[in-house]
Amino acid sequence: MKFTKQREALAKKIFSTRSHFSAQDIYESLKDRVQISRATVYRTLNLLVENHIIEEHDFGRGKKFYEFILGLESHNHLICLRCGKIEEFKSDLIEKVVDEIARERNFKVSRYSFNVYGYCSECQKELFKDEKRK
Amino acid sequence: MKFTKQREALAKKIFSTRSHFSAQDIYESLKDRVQISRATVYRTLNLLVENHIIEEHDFGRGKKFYEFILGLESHNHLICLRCGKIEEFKSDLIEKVVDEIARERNFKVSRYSFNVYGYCSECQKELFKDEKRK
DNA sequence: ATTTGTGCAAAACGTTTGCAAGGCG
DNA sequence: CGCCTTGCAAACGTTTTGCACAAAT
Repeated sequence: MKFTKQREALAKKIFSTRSHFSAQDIYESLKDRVQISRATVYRTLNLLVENHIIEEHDFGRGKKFYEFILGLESHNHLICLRCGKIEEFKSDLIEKVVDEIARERNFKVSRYSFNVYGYCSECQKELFKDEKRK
Repeated sequence: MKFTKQREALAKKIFSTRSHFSAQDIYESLKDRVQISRATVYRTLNLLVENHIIEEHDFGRGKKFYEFILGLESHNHLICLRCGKIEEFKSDLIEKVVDEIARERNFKVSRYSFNVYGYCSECQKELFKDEKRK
């Protein structure tokens, strides 16, 4: 495993980003500072996913989102359908549900995703305003 | 909203299919019996999703899966990473977790998806065999 | 007659890949 | 030096779209 400038730049970026990002986000934010191609971004992200350094999510928006997870607690997501904001939340109950269903069905769990889609508090206000305007 | 042979065929197919299917699955199963194009399949599936007759899922396999939901209870999914089988399960606890987090965060929930990825009981056996072969 | 839906082909989109060239160990 | 990584461009698979034609109301 070689340590290239591309990998260095990508790693720095990812370690310093707390939020969720797409391959394109990473490419955009690096391309002016380092010589890097989309192909390298995709390849490196896949490597990081395989090594459980980042996690891949599908929020139903036609592209993958990634999130740094190394050493962090697992959590679930609230996705706003209007502004796209992603909030996180934890729930011990969810873990229990997963364990229980795994036992019941004799299913060996690798991972799970729990995504709640709807409208964040700010966007609810905006939607209400829109409603009045009509 | 017009009632065409294409829509009739597609509706019949969907009403009689209990499992999860992709746009391609539908197209394949209809194309020899009715004159229909991929474009129409996609357009019609999107219409049905908008009208809450079917539900769209992303199981992280690079394409969308659909499922008939009209009048059916909502449920969650176990997805086998080896054979692709999709099992369903219900959980009242999940509903409670969703309600609770929605209240806490003042989030207006439209829908949620809870997917558990791993290996079904049959595939666990196969994996065990593979292991011994090595 | 007036919509609305359809088929076709092309385009869009995110992602992967083959290959030759470059750079790390 | 050898092998791994890179960039480029092409290929990929799925889904969307523009447009002219067809069909339902």
